[in-house]
Amino acid sequence: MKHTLDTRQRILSTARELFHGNNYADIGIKQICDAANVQKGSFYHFFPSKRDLALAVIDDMADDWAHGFVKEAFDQQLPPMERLDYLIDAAYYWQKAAKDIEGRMPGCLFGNLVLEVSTRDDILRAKLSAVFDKTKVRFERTLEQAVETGAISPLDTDLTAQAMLAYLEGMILLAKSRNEPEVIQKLGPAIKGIRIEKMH
Amino acid sequence: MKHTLDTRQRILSTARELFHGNNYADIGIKQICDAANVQKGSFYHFFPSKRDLALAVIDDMADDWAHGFVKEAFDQQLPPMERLDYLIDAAYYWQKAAKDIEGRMPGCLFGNLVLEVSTRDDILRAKLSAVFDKTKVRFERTLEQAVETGAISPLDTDLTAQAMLAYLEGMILLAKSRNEPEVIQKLGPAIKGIRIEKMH
DNA sequence: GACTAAGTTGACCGACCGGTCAACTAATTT
DNA sequence: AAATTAGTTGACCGGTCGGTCAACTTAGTC
Repeated sequence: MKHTLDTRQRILSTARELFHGNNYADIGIKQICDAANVQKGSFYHFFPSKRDLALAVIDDMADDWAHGFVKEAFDQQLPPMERLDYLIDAAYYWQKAAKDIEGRMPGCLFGNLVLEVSTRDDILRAKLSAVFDKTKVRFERTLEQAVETGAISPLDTDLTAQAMLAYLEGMILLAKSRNEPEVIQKLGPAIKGIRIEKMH
Repeated sequence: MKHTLDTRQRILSTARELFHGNNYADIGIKQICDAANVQKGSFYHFFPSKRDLALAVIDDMADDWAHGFVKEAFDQQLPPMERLDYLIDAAYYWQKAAKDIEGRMPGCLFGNLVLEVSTRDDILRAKLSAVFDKTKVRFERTLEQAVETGAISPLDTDLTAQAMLAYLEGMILLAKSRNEPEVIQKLGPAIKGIRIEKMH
């Protein structure tokens, strides 16, 4: 009663910020609770374990992501291939803004988590893999439309979409290693040139 | 005395294996010591802190890497662009072998570390950034030769080399998220098609 | 064989970790 | 107003963390 949803949501968004800006292992439940103004017992009332929190955070972020800049970036009004420019732009400005505030580039929450946890927690790994797959599908739909409208010649939309997603994550990783969001700006445009031909 | 170098090297290579197969935060000094058959005091005789160990491990790995499959992959005897195929192949078989033994893909030690530590340890971040830069230079030299021999038309070798490295890391990340080294095989060949034109 | 320096040992430290729990408060149902 | 349920509190648990330290062994030097 009182403000149940409030508390749960407060834990969720606080954890998301902390996980994104730092790394999973370093953020303790105590720290999340303090930052969210919640007592430890309350935390465990809503989330059975830290891992369950992580799963919820991933869902939360994936939702916001799909309805937020990814939606804009894959705006159906735009010519298909131009959407990719918007995506790159959105990624750059997001990282830039975060760096201006916190002093360092957080990178992609999903990418960060994947490399950190997937060797020791197969459930988290699978969840993150599913998020990537959903993102891949958005790339794929865009490519399909680009082929339909004649903007690009036919290719393997599945593999090319995977390759573009890989390139996006790789750019963010490289940019994070230098703490320079500009890397995304410089390397980004090449994403449109990635092609994998259909096998016959 | 006795076998100094032995002990230090044993710590180093044990830590490298553990860091690569798991993640940095989860591997404790006690665990490294047990696996290397070394006492904790001895550990701190050689390494002032866990971070110093990490720095040494990165150096160690970067050396082996440069003299190992990276050297082969960038074999001067091969036509420049063919070297990239070797690189992809080497990456695939390495991950495949690791998965067959351990049951899971470890990914790239440098990539793993970058995403995990670079938001909280600027020294480690800078070190890893330097390793990436060295690797980038190898790509760049290859591209320069490819242009010279006429295998590809002129382009921005610096940016294209960065883009290829990003793509490589991104593929490994995506493959790790699915625990499927085959992703590298499927997406790999597209690395040769990545191009960033020179700005005029 | 005395002296020095390098390397080794394992007990120990305070801090913090994820997680538990019994007692409590407040809103809803009947 | 009694009973039920949802949410909250904070002390507490065993275990592990990175790191310290004084005592010890070993090897090389004169």
